[in-house]
Amino acid sequence: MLVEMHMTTRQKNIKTILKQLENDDLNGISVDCVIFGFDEDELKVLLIKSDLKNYDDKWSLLGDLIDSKETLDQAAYRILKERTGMDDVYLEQVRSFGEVNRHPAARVITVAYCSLINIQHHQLKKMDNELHWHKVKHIKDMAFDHKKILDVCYEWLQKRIQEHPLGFSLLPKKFSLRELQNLYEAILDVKLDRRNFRKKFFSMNLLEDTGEFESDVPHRPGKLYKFNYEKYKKKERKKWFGIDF
Amino acid sequence: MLVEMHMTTRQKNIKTILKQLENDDLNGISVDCVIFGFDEDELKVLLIKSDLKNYDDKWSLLGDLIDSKETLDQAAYRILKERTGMDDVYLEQVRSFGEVNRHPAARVITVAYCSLINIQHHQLKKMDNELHWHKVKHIKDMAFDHKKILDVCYEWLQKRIQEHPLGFSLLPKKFSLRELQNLYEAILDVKLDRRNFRKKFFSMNLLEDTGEFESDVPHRPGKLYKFNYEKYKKKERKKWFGIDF
DNA sequence: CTAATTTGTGTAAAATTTACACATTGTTAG
DNA sequence: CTAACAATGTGTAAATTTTACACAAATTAG
Repeated sequence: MLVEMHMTTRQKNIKTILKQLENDDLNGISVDCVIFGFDEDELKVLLIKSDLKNYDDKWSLLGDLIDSKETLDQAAYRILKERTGMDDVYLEQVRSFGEVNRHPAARVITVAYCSLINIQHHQLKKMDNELHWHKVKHIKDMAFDHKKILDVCYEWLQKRIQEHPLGFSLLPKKFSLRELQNLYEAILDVKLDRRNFRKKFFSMNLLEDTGEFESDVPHRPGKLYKFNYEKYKKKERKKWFGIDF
Repeated sequence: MLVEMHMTTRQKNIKTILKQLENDDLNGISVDCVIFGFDEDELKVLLIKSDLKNYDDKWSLLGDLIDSKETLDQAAYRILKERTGMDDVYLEQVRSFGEVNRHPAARVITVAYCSLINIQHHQLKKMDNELHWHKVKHIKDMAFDHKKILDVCYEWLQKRIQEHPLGFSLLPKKFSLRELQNLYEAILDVKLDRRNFRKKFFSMNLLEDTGEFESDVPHRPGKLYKFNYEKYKKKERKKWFGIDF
């Protein structure tokens, strides 16, 4: 337990470490980011080509070992910024994965983060032509245990998007209700009634009419809205949701 | 990123480690268990007296550094079994905490687990008279960042208990509906209507009438029920819950 | 036997969710 | 210019779920 650890001297720590080094089973800690985007009415995830031999032709999440001087959140942020160039992104920890042999090179425990970015606003770094957006639905397997991590994060997203206003991070600032509905339908893999969907969102009173309209659509253009985060923050959330399982 | 790590040789790993050792900022990984119990109609948590000087008189969660050969879940289980003597307990990872200075002795990242046990069925190990059950409501501060961890786990529990059948792990196998309602009221800190509460649970069709009754109550005894996990597992869960935030 | 306490039960009103169709706006093709 | 096309925008009735609420029955304590 932690308490025991305090009682130990730094000596003992070093001894332990050296022993672990001999056994080549030192624990490392990494952060892996599941970066979701939404494009062509499909949920996509940003992956990098794994260059580890055993995992030839497989794709990985974007990750890195964490630095001793940064928090988990900071590590996730750093990875995201290094790769996408974006700061000011939605980012949240999902859970940690610690199977003993999940990583072939060493014992590495990883903390998975979920990030949502707007693919349009986003410029992949030119040098990183190993980076690609993949349709989540089509991904079969990945390097390491990354498919498992992706699955967990995707399920997390499906649940989370129904209870918190995350979805907007995947869309342009101004969006039509059709785009919003497509987003929900794609992520949740359901068909929704258009009228009821609108009614629901309007009744929340969190969408702001921009007065603008879609352009370049081959049909009647829809109104563009933006999400009012201020109102959302001020809104008093009801404490009691109700038992249901 | 992980990928870079594969490219590095074991040499480089060792070098990095040794450098970290010099700087005394090696990352350690621990698991901390928030062990909840329910007694006297109150939610309680099992804590241990911290014996680190700086944290005199403060209480800690039960935790330990993880071993190189065990998964996170296994580590949590080990801690729980060592301390409470119970296996076969509800246990779930909540999230990880990685503030740089959260631990005074070293950089330690911890993975928090939430556990629910039935206080009656549970025998604290005799030697551990440093262990005590505390009313969650009354806890003001704790050692390290453990109050923060507790808060996160408590909120997690409040949400989780409404959507999954966890609560039963805190109760005896056979319980009255009054006990169940008290549990929900205590954890969620709300008052619930008795009739509607019953209606709700009966309509789920997951409570089994044992035919037995409470005893030793100074009033009309209530029926005892047990929760049918088999039925729950078989039950098809509705996919769509509905947008609400 | 009486008072006190808690269990067990149903119904009506309110709120929410669901199902569903047609006129409007703008584009494209001829 | 017009007709065909495609998507937007809107309301209402039915079904379901949630809420509010009161009294008789069982048991213990005195």
